[in-house]
Amino acid sequence: MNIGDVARLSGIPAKTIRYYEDIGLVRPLRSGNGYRAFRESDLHKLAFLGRARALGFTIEDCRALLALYEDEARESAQVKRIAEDHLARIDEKIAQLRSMRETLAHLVHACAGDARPDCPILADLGHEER
Amino acid sequence: MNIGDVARLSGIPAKTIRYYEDIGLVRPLRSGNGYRAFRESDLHKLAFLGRARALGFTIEDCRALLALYEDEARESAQVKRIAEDHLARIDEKIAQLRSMRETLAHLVHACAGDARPDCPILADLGHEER
DNA sequence: TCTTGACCTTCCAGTGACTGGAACCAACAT
DNA sequence: ATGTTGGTTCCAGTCACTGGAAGGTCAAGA
Repeated sequence: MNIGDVARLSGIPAKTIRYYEDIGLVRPLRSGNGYRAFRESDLHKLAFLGRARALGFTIEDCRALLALYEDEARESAQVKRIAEDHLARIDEKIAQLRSMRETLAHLVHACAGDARPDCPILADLGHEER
Repeated sequence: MNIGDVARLSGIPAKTIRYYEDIGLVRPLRSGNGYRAFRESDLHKLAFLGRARALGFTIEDCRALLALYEDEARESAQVKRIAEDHLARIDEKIAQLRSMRETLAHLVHACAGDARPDCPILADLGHEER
């Protein structure tokens, strides 16, 4: 399979697949013409990567997960720890965004949004006592 | 005021303040010795930027907000639109993170996290029908 | 046979918003 | 005189791609 085929099948852009090869996440063979020659196993790996990335795992997490995936002697505890850490990071981010969202929503609600210059959003950012 | 003073007062790292000057967000004067000389107004701007960044506005949003802040003839509608767009982006991100969180939480919950190799997290990523 | 177009290759640069570090100059206390 | 702390510039790295240039390969049609 050429890169275009795996790109279509895995949903990962060809450019990204080349990048994944660059950083050693996949190691496709090469045909005589210099084209990358992907095996089924490469496609499978890329699909794995696509799903892991969709869950927000970092590339380094993906590398670790892929290694565990291929390690018969893994302990599920290793996998779980990676996932739990990631879950914690996600929760942190959500909390942060929610706090931003709340403040921002209040400000937006308080702003008339008309042709006059008075604006509680700017007043807050400028920290003038309203 | 030297950069260290404004850094302390605004809570923004000196490195970041230099970066903000680089991209034209602040324009401090210069003393004879080559040191940046910050006025009260520069400090005020930096504090504004710090709060806007804390709300997650992009640097370009900050630039626009700062310009509006200093524009007597602004219309609050201009400010509100920027804030509303940003709010929408935040909501999108939260939704995305929540969806990740949900999937991930299920997988983590299903994983024994012991010494055995069987792992529903990897099974899901590998897309084997469990 | 020639050409067109789709596909592939490598390499370089840019994204956003900083951050780290090297190498050096200035100010001040001891 | 020396040491510490602060300032300066400039270059490179982060993360995970993404865009684009310049060129090689292949199959189909005129």
